Amino acid sequence: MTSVDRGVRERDAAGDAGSGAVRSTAAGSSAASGALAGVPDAASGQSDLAYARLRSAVLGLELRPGDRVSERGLEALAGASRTPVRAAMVRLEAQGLLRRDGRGWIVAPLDRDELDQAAEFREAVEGAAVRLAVGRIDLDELAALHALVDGEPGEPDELLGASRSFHSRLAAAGGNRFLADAVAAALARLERARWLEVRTAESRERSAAEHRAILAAVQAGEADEAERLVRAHARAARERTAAALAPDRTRGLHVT
Amino acid sequence: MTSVDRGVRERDAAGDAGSGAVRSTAAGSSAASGALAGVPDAASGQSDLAYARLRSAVLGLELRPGDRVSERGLEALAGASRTPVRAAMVRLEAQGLLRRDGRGWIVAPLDRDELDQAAEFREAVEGAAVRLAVGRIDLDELAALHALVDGEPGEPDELLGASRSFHSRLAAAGGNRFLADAVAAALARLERARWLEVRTAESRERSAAEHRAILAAVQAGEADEAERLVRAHARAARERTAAALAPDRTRGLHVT
DNA sequence: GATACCGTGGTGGTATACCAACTCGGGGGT
DNA sequence: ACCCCCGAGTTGGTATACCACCACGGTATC
Repeated sequence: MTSVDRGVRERDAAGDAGSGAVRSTAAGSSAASGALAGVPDAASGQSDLAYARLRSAVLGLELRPGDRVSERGLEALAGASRTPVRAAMVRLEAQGLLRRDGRGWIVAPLDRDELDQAAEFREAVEGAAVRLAVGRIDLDELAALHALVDGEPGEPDELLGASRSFHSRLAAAGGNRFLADAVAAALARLERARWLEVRTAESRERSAAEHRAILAAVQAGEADEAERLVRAHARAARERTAAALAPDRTRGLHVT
Repeated sequence: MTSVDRGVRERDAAGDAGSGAVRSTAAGSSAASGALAGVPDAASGQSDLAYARLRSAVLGLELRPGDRVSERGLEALAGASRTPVRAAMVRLEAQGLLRRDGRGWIVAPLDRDELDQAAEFREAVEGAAVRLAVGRIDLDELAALHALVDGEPGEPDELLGASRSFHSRLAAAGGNRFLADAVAAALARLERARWLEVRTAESRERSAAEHRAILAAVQAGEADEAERLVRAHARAARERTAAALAPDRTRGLHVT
């Protein structure tokens, strides 16, 4: 089961020594976090730092689905000691990115059935959110979304980020933060599987075209059409991703 | 503000003494906790016990919305020391029942706008979940739901529990655990406000009638009708609750 | 050679010690 | 009379010590 011990990265200030030490507390995410937009955030204390690093490691497949992880083994990766690491793990567990396995922890496995359910969930909540966004969205936000969909780049990871931003911001424009959070949570659940997707220029263009169509419908104030397009997009994205989860294309990743 | 210090209950084994000591691990709660009966209990470790007790205290308005709470002050109420209390608080924060206030903690305030959004969210996810339940639900579950709606009792707290069970189980019958969890989460968010609702026999009967109508539509396989009824029920429930949040009826509770 | 046993190392669970930052109130200054 | 300042107490944040439990591996026994 490839027990992950990852002594890889070392603690930032290894010496650090006794408890008190310097420890800057910091003002909080500050500039950096705002700039990163969709990304988890930089965060302030050791606890948020650990959370951000671990979340990033899980979503980026650096910690592979199904891997066993231990609190002490993650101290190095998280750059913090057990207490904040543990707090971060509890938060990640609530998001479904980590899971308890008996008394221990594992990185949440990729499970086809669960991914299907997450996609179904996404369809429902994003459809509802976008329906609300129609008529509520303001011109500034419309312009920002246009910039996102028109300028979608070619790099796979940039595409992932841009796509995530588009969907998150569009959902947030609905004005209901529960729906917006649910959309973000669903996207996070689906994100790891998308890394496996072979992103051909064709599928990239298809996705971008769907984004543009959705935005056009929102701008035109056509609620029914916008919701229909969003739901169709969610289903299409799931199908594209599902193909990448075919047994021979999982790149050595364990998929249930 | 009414800073909650609650020295009220004392830790189970006050003396306890040094670290090692006896401390039976396992059973945790042991005799003493079991004796407390009514208390949430049930859980295994100190951490789950603390979580259950604190969650119950928040949902039951024992800890009032807006109250400032401290980790050390909650040790007594939770029956555990800071570490498990803290873990429980992190979980409750993820559920929106606790909130950070500067460096400290407060019980999530009741906010009309937020309750409206939660109700809107509930409408979307429960509608979707029930739509899925139509055709998927099996006879045993149908029978169980019938037992719940037909026998709904008069006691306000029992009614609350029965209603919660009905909606949760119906949503779960849809087979999508994300939707089911979302419904449960939304209900939890709305639950505290329902305590303020003056539950007249009339509104009680109206709610029960709506439940029966929903179940009938589900049983009849009418997906559109079932979803429509569920959404209408969610809106109606929100309106009934909202009336109870009128400034003169909040029973001294702080509502934003 | 197979099997039962026991020690050892590692796991999460918990309690606690210590720290920096904050709050708030009293005392001394103007 | 007012205001400022400073100190005691409290808060969350963090690191760490210790526990019981468990999985694993070597060894001794049959």
